[in-house]
Amino acid sequence: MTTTNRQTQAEQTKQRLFDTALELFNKKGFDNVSVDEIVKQSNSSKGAFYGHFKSKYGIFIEKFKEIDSFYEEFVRTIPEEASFNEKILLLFEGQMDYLANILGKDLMRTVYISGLNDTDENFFANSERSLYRIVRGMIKEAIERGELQKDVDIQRLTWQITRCMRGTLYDWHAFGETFDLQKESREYIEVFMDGVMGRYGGERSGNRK
Amino acid sequence: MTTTNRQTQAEQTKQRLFDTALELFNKKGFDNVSVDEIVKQSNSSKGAFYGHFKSKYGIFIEKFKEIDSFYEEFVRTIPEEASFNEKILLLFEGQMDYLANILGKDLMRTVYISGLNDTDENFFANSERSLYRIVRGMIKEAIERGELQKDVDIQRLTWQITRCMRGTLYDWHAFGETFDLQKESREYIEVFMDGVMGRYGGERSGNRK
DNA sequence: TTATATTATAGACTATAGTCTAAGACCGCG
DNA sequence: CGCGGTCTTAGACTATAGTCTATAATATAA
Repeated sequence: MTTTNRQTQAEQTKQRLFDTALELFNKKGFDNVSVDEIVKQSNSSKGAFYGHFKSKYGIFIEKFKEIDSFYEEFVRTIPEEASFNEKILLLFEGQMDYLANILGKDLMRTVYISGLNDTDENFFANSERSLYRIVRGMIKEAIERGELQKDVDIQRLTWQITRCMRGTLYDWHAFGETFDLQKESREYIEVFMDGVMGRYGGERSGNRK
Repeated sequence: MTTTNRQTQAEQTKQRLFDTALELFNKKGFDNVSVDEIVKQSNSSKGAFYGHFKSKYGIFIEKFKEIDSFYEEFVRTIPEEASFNEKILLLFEGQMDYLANILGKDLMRTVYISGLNDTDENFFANSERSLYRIVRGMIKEAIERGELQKDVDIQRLTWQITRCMRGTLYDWHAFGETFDLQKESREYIEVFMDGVMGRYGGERSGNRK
C-alpha cells in the first residue's frame, strides 16, 4: 500500500489549510475567521476544506489531539516515587499549564463546544485517550502499592478524576477573565482527592478507615 | 408607571414567540427548528423575535431561568435537621431530577453552549442566582451549627460545590446515552463532600482533625 | 498504452442566524 | 384633539457554515 502521488498532494493541501487556519484563528480569533477566508488564503476551496475536515471546528479539534503526545511526554517527568495524590496534582498542574499557554483559551472553548454538539463520537468520550490511560495507570499503580484499596472501580474513578478537569475547564470559560485556572484547578482537585483518599485509601495511604 | 396598551401587546407577542418556540423545540429538537419557522408559526416576525430575545438560544435560556423558582420551592422540602452533607446530596438529587425530567437534555445542552459563547455576562457567573444563594445559605448554617469550621471561604466553597454540578452536567452531554445522570451525580458529589468535610469539618461533624 | 474507475478539488448553491431600516401604531403632552 | 416622539414589528438584506455536483487529474487494470 504505497503512498500515491495524489495522496501526497491531498496531504499537502490539508496541511496548508490546517496551518493557514490556525494562523488566522490565532491572529483574529475563531469567531472572526470565515471558512471562505481560510480557503482563499490557502489557495484552496470549500470542497477541499470539507473533504479534509468535518467542520470549521475540525481544525481546532485536530490541533487539540496533539495534547495526547504532551501527556505522554509529561508523565515521564513525574517522579516515580511520588504518591498517587501528588501525581494527580502534578498532572493537573502540567495539563492546565499546557492548555492555557500552549493551546490557548479560544481553542479550548471550541473543543468544549464540540463536546456538546457532537453528542456522540466526541473526543472526551473516547476512553482510549492518552489522558485516560495515564490516569488509569496511576490508579493501578496506587492499588499495587497499597495506596488505594484493591476493589476500587478503576474506570469509574478515572472518569471522576478527569471530570474535575472538565468542570474546572468549563468554568474557566463560563466565569470570564477573573478566573485563575491554575489556582482554581489546584484547590478543587485537592479537595476531591481528599475525598478519594478518605474513601478508597489503602493501608499504605495513612487512611484511618 | 402604569402598563400601557402597547406594552401589553409587546408582552403578548413575546409570550406567543416563547410558547411557539418551546413547542417546536420540544417536538423537533432545537437544531431542527429555524427562527423563520418560529416567527411564521407565531404570526410574527424576525424583528419582533430579536427585539424580545437576544438570540435563538434566548428562548431556552429564559426557560432555564425558571429553575430558580424550583430551587426556592425545593429547599423548603429539605428537612431542617438534616446534616450539611445530606442537604447538599438532596439538593443535587432534586436538581438533577428537575433538569432531566422537566427541562430536558436538549435545553440543558443549549444553555451550556451559551455559557461557552457569551463568555462574559452569562447566567452561570451571576452570583445572585438562587442556586448560589441557597448553597451559601447551607454553608453558613453549617458553620453556625459547628458542622464546618468558622474560617471556611464561603464563596469559594459555593463555586466548588456547584462546579460538581457543572462538571457532571457537561459529562451528561459529552458522554452520550450511556450516562446515568442521577447515579453519576450522586457518586461524584459524595466523594467531593467527603473531601470537604475532611478538610473543613468542624467539631460537630465528627471530623477527626 | 488505453480505457475505466476513483478521488481531490473548485465553486455555485442552500439554509439559516442575525442585522438593519422603514413604517405604522401608540403614547404623552400641550 | 393633534402633534412630535418613541416603541414594536415587518421583512428585506447580509454573512457565513456547510452541501452538492461537475470536472480534471490521477490511479488501476486490461
